[in-house]
Amino acid sequence: MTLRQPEPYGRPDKRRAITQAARRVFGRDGYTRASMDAISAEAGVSKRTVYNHFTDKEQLFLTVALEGAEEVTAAIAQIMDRHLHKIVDLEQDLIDFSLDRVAAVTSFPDHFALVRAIEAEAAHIPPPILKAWIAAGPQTGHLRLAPYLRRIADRGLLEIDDADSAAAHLTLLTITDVNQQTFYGAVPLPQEEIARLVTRGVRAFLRSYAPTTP
Amino acid sequence: MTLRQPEPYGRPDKRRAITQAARRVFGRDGYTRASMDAISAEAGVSKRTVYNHFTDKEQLFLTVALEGAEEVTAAIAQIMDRHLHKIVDLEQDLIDFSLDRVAAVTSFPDHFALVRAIEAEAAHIPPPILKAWIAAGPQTGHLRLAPYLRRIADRGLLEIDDADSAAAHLTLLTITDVNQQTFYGAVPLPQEEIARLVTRGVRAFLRSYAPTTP
DNA sequence: TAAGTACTACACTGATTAGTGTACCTTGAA
DNA sequence: TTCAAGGTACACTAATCAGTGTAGTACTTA
Repeated sequence: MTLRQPEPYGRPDKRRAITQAARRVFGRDGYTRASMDAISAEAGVSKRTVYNHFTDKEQLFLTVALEGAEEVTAAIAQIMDRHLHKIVDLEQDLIDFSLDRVAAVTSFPDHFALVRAIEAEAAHIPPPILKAWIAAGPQTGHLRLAPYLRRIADRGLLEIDDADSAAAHLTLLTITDVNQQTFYGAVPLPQEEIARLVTRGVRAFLRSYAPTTP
Repeated sequence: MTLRQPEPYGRPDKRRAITQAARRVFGRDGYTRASMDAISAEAGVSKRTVYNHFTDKEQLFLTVALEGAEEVTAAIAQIMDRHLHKIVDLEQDLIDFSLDRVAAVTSFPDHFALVRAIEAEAAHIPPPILKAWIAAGPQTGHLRLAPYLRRIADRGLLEIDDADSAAAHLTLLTITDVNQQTFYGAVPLPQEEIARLVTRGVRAFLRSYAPTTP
């Protein structure tokens, strides 16, 4: 099994229609429940065309997962830049950043439904593929956040020993908390409750990483 | 669909064999992949007997999930009592507590594999049932931890405003961090790495909730 | 016009699976 | 001994689904 179909094949619009549909259906139904018939129907494409573009159900799933991860990573990178480039009020900026980051989950519902599916399938996914997925998605999140925190710390607004840990902790205290409670958006949570969780998470983070002003 | 089979039916040893086997098979294969034939075979029981005890695949799954959650909750309660009743060295005690709590995940591999399955199915599980699951499992974890932290704070070893938040944060910074990286134990992580994650999580928690000693 | 590429419609295979029906066996209590 | 509850073995239905094969169509390029 290869990670990606290397040579381009077929009409790009068809390929796109297939991956879009696959994302929706995989997300809605999960890997096993999702049927190739449903995907081809949703894509408005013959089932044969699906199999001409992708050798396998498995390969289609992984392609969609990795491409989606890249899209989301790009979106999150933008959010980081928007909120963490110029810091005005650190607490408020971190809260706004985290709220936007949480909102990204709901604005890519298909992808994050798919993330749930991957986590469920973790034990059935070959380790190298799983590694590729982690590298493309979750990990890059931390890796990109860390330098921002480092820079903020260099300006004396935070006291950070290990920027990677700090990035992980900020993520855990905000996004992960919300994601756990909403099952990645599957269970709705009122916006004010989300804001409450994020705010208390950011405050805890700041208490932990604020510079000791003597 | 009812939450539990109310009236007892059949020989308890058979019922037990079925739920044990179901836990293993659901955990190993996930809900959809797991077949009732496989479960009955694993239980050493006729398939008909399975259907005499449980009306449905779905009902069997939910029964197993809820019963497992209760077992794990009981085990975690013991761990809390062991480590958080008498505090000697707060940091060390919290680290030991968290490591034991992480170890509980690996010592109930079938159940936590099943937890992954539930999280994947979250969108397909009727909300009241999902609520029952959350109440039986994850939530009780926080609810039970909070009073311990409250008591420690009352002794002046922590400065806690909202004990529930503090419990959530401690959990996030330790167990959740490890669980995310290991996919609930599906991907192995060396013990020393686990210890590193937990230690840095506890330290961050303490920096955040340590009393300000003027 | 000829050839090649991509897509479609559709039938089909082979395998798996949830759930049922039934006839028969085992065991313990009355 | 009799009876009834619970278990077993096994055959069976109806449905679903991954993946293939094929004959034909549309569009592009030489």
